[in-house]
Amino acid sequence: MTYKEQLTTHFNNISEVCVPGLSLDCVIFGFHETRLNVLLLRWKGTDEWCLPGGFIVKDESVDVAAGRVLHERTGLDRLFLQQFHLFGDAVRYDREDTWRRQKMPMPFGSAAWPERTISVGYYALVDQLKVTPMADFMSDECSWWEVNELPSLLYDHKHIIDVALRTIRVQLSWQPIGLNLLPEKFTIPELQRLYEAVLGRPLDARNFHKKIMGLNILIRMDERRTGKAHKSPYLYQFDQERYQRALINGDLSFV
Amino acid sequence: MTYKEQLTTHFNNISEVCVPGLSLDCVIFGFHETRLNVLLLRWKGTDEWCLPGGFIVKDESVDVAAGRVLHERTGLDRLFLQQFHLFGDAVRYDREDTWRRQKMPMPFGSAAWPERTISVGYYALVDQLKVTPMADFMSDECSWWEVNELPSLLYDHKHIIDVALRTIRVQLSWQPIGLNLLPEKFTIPELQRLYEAVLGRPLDARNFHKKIMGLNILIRMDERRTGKAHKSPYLYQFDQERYQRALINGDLSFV
DNA sequence: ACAAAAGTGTTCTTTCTACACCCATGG
DNA sequence: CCATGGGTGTAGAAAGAACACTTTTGT
Repeated sequence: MTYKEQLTTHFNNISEVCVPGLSLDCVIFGFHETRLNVLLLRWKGTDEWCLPGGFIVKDESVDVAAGRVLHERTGLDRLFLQQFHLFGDAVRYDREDTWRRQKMPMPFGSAAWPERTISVGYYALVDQLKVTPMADFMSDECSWWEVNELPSLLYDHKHIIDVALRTIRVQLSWQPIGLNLLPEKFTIPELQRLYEAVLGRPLDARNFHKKIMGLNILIRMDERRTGKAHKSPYLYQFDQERYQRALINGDLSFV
Repeated sequence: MTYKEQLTTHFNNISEVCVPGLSLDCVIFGFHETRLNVLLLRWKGTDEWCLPGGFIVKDESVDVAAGRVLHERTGLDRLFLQQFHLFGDAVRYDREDTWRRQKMPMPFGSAAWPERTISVGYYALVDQLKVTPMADFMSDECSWWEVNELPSLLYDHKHIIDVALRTIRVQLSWQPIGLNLLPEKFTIPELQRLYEAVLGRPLDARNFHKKIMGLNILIRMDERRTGKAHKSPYLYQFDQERYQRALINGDLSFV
């Protein structure tokens, strides 16, 4: 079976078993060193990138579909995953241009499939080191890109990433969602670098320390992170139980 | 043409010209005296109520479709209208039960129309006095209901209203969206009552005055509101221009 | 021993909260 | 003239912002 036949079979199948005209796109944020990254796929045989996405099976919850897409690309389960916007403009992007850049575009031929596609955006926050990015059969490569240095993107995916970024910046001020982007054990300076990456501005170390500890959801371990030059920082863990309690009480604001 | 035939024709038409399987529901908030209200329709021949909703024409932007629905029910244009959530659970409500209560449910017969419907929620904030609620041919009545005293609702519309309410409560803390719920000229106590209705708790008059005036987006008129007993309060107007500027700068938080 | 990051407190400023009295109006 | 809601300021508490030096570690 040639690649083109494979693609056609795949989309015929989607047309049949999925909700027509509705797709979902996942903006998967990862964090490494001081950089906030997004997971992207390179469209087969091109230098064009796009967000991991998928379709919703006819009797499947949209949230479940998003979890499925995420699992397929990252191998991770039970991720922090949140719907953030429906992209429903009549003309979301220049279709001719996108098809040209894709070389082999998605072959939706079915009459049941509408001309235009509406898309739900989800964002996920993951610990980048736990992820082995996996390309699908429509892409040659799956990798992390710094949010400030994105490659050429297909569709309206640049716009979708912008909206997702704006969303997590606001969210970060209300709840410490950033904790999902770090490994189980982390240091305060690592957490601070994460906040700085998401918010896009430097923070004062002393004030940061006070505020984040004031939330009462971090526990200091006896261990320290060694191996690097300089003073070794303490490791902390996230207190899931207290976090849940604080979420309900609503006292997790961080500005 | 009997009502049943009319209904069938209508839904045949929708199946043909609209995006299949996707609907939209509008939570239209109005404010009057001290009460925050929602506009509801009474399903023809029943005592069951539901949100005004509609479908998206195949080449229509979802935002435009929401504006259209809103215009049809309220006669208003250029409303404050915002998408807030996609309701995409595989089972959103007990269908058998809803059909029974509806007596004559929406007759989607077409093969192109999926079994389950996904719905986008929009909320609108309107000046209740500018609105003449209009029922459509599927409903006997269109009227305002206090958010704390809702009647029996069809589908998952109670849940949709709850999510909308939670959303505007959060939004209100970040931008003075409440101004859309009042007439052009209003008094500070009226505005305070609106905030109290949305937030669901009393506010201190002096602190409220300070904070709201601190935003620098209200202009005091020379007129006062007379006609009622007691001291006549000043009228204020909303400074659109400064509001736009403040929105961009992000200094409109109100907690 | 040196360079570089970690850790830690205090002061000042701003914002938030609580609280009470006189005034104007229509009835 | 009375009842009722409108209008206004201040003091104390809490939270936010600015700021510098010592400690630790690997090289």
